[in-house]
Amino acid sequence: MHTPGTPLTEARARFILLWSQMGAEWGIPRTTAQVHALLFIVGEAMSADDVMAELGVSRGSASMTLRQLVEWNLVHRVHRRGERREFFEAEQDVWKLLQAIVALRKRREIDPLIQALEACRGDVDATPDPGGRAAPSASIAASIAAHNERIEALKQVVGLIDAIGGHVTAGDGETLRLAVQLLGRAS
Amino acid sequence: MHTPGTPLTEARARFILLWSQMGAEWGIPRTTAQVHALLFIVGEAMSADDVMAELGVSRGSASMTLRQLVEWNLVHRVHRRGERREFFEAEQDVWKLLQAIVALRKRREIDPLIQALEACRGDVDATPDPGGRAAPSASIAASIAAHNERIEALKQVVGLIDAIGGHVTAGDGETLRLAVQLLGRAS
DNA sequence: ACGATGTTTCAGAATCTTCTGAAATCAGGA
DNA sequence: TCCTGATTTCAGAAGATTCTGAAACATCGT
Repeated sequence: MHTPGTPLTEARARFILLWSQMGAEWGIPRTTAQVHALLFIVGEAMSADDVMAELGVSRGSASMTLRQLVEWNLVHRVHRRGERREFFEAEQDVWKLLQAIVALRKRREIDPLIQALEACRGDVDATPDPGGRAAPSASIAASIAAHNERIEALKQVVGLIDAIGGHVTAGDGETLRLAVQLLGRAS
Repeated sequence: MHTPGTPLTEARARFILLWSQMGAEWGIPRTTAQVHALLFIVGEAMSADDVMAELGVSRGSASMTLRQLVEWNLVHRVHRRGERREFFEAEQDVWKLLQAIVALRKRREIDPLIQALEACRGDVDATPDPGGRAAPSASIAASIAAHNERIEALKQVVGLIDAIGGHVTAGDGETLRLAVQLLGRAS
């Protein structure tokens, strides 16, 4: 028989569970998502020990996870006067939250992807033809051209996503909402 | 000494590797991403056996993976007359590709998330107070209100993402590119 | 300098995900 | 109907990721 807790506690638990499930779909470790959810929904600064106790995770996990969340700008370190240990507080402005996430993924995934796509082109001049026989086959050249076009097209799409990410990162919430309205009108 | 292969083959291999790495970051199984990359970059229909041979994966993997890619609309089944076995061909229009991916994630992650966030609200009326003592504490009510505001704010952000996804899914490539220009101007 | 308190690290354990391969299933063709 | 070749399924193996816990490391106050 596990204690039901207050309605608020239960609502928090539901949210933490939901957020960790979402995180899983996004490749974010369960504990990381749980810790962020907890800090966000509680809304006030907690110590590492509080987090450990609340979620039942190990000290190591809590430490690693908090460090990462701080690194990602989703959580801020807070010092309390008269307290020696550190406290952690989740960013409460959901627009900043979105921006932090978008900026992170753009920087870590999109930008390098565009870079790497360059290296996936096939070089038409570097024909193999080890025998030295002429006519390196027009069809091979055509294949390489088609290949490069595909890479190019992909790069454009990724570039577009990058641009959207850039705008999200740049503006504030109000601007973004407005932009979406425009987007709707353009369709 | 492994054979170097033609420049085209090598460029393809680079792309397949890149795409599978990207997939990993997005929570897509390595094999799935590899198969899609292969079909996309080769540009023509292949049989399951071709895929197996080309990537060195098991029959089971190839089957499961192709089924999934077809389900996601990233790959189409192709029947050739006089051939009994099926062939598979990747969608070559990169805009359709983007739309398929966005539609998938919107349907499977964003929409349910919005739904689930509703259930994370705390009900102010359902105060615990098992002793029946009056004054269910104004501070508890305030906490619940704050909780609900946080949930609400999150819902708005997720709703915005949903809206963007909806527009991407709806329009064509040209429209989208235009919209991003507008977005840039609005910032 | 030392002890007390709080934090980080990391090797191995636990867990979860993905892949394999062979057997079951299915779909024509004779 | 039976045979043949293609496809699907799924239990267990292989592999990758994440978590734990205890030891090492800081930092501060005395």
